[in-house]
Amino acid sequence: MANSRDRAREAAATRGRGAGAIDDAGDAGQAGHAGQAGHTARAEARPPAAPEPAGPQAARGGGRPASRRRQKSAATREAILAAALDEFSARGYAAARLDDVARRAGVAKGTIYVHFRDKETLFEELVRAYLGPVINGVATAPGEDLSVRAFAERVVDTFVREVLGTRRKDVLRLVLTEGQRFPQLAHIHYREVVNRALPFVRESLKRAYERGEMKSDALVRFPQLLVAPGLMAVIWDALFSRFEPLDAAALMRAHLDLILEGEGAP
Amino acid sequence: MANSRDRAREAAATRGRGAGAIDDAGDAGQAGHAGQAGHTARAEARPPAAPEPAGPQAARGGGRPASRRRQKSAATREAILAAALDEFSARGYAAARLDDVARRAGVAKGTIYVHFRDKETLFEELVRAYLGPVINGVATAPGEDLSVRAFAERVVDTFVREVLGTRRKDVLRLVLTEGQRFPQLAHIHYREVVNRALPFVRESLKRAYERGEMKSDALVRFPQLLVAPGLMAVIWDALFSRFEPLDAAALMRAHLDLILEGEGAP
DNA sequence: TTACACTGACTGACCAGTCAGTCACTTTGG
DNA sequence: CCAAAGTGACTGACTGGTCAGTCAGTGTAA
Repeated sequence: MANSRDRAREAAATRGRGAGAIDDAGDAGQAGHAGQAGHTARAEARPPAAPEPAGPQAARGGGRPASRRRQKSAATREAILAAALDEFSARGYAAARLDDVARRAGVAKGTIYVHFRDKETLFEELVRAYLGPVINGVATAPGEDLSVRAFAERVVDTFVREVLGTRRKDVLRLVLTEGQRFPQLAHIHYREVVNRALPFVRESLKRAYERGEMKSDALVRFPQLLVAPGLMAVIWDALFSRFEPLDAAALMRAHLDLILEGEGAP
Repeated sequence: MANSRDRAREAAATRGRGAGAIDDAGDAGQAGHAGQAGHTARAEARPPAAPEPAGPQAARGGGRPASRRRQKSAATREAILAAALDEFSARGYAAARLDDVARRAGVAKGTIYVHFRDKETLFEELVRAYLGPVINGVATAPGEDLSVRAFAERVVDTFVREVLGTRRKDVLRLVLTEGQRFPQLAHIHYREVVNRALPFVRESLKRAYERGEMKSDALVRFPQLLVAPGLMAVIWDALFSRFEPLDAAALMRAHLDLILEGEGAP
């Protein structure tokens, strides 16, 4: 948002908040490649890594019949989200044009508004769709009372595999770079990701600290320190990889090395 | 840049590159509060922390006479840069309006174009003006063969004091969040900041490592790890300080604590 | 007088969002 | 089983507000 065209609508848009977003009518299942070519281009079936944007409340209201029409509609929604990720990542939110998103998704511009209230909602739904699944994974992780080393390795490995190794890193980067201008988005991300992951990490490390496994309580006070290099890597990649590529996985291993020097063995 | 209005000009703009930017005609001395109120508002004399945007090649061509007119012109340039920092920080590059920058600086919009070729150049000059000085400080730092602890503390303290403690943190944040869309800017920042600071840190730490002061060579291979939490703090502040303020200085101290556990004493 | 910083109304491109219309599919009821 | 009626996803030309950049004109220091 933030050009005044958007500002103008903001008051109106605010009314629609509070309860979940208006337009996740679709249950947005497994993408499924259901749609055959319509009468336009249609989404070039992006080959690598299906988005798996399983909506937060899938199958709401008791699961509608999933007719061919509904399947195709869900596929269209997926295509738009994937295209939006491409465009937003490449140009940034403000400079991305919905005309381009539509073209890339193989639909007409109006179709975007069938599935999403406006540009900002599209952005929010994009973040939810891609980052939602991981979140549920994080808080559910068992990992009761592993050694510091084992625990830290697990957290870092998960981060490397599930975020840095997928398109989610692009979504994360969008959150980091655009979040300031979308208080709504920053709030969601804080509530759903940060405020679930950090306390979890903090508690686990606290127990380890009390078991005497660590000399410093730094990680207990600032669990952020565990992933900080990961966030830096996401940004480095966008800014400097042309000049000096950064092996994020190696970076994270070195980081673990550094902060676990001598602490509890695997 | 990056909406097609800008893209359209891009080809033309490219011609102007290569040699230093066209419009740093001013030597942009010490800001000096020279300008008294003109016939409009005039820059509300922002009180805290004068920008000190001493241009890279100050006094080019042998120092022009610094008449009253030139002083006022330089002050106007400063005011525009300061206003641009405010607006870009608050709204992001794309959504910031030059009308607002002009109003905040107390000048007419046209005046901006007297001092800067276009919006993008204004942004680049802004970064140069604020981040340039530190850079020269970094590479000149003596610090030959301190202990790891002393050295790391010095680097981190400098970062906390000179960046996190000033408006430069806002400029740094702009680089981190907008850099991807400004290859030019990312390149400058890599060349002038990253590629000067990192090798310096790396070399110093390498010597310390060879002296046997550190168990792990992680910091030698990835000197980025030293400041990664600082970058995270800059972003955290913009996104989450409302929900959970982060004491960046304490974070950095904890970080040092963590990575220097037991290594060479001060 | 000259030169130059500065002014601000104006232009043209641009793009989010709209809406009347189309058409493929689904449902109904014969 | 098959039309006819109904539904809603989809289309794309169009509108209106926005804003970067321009330029003829003004005032003042040199």
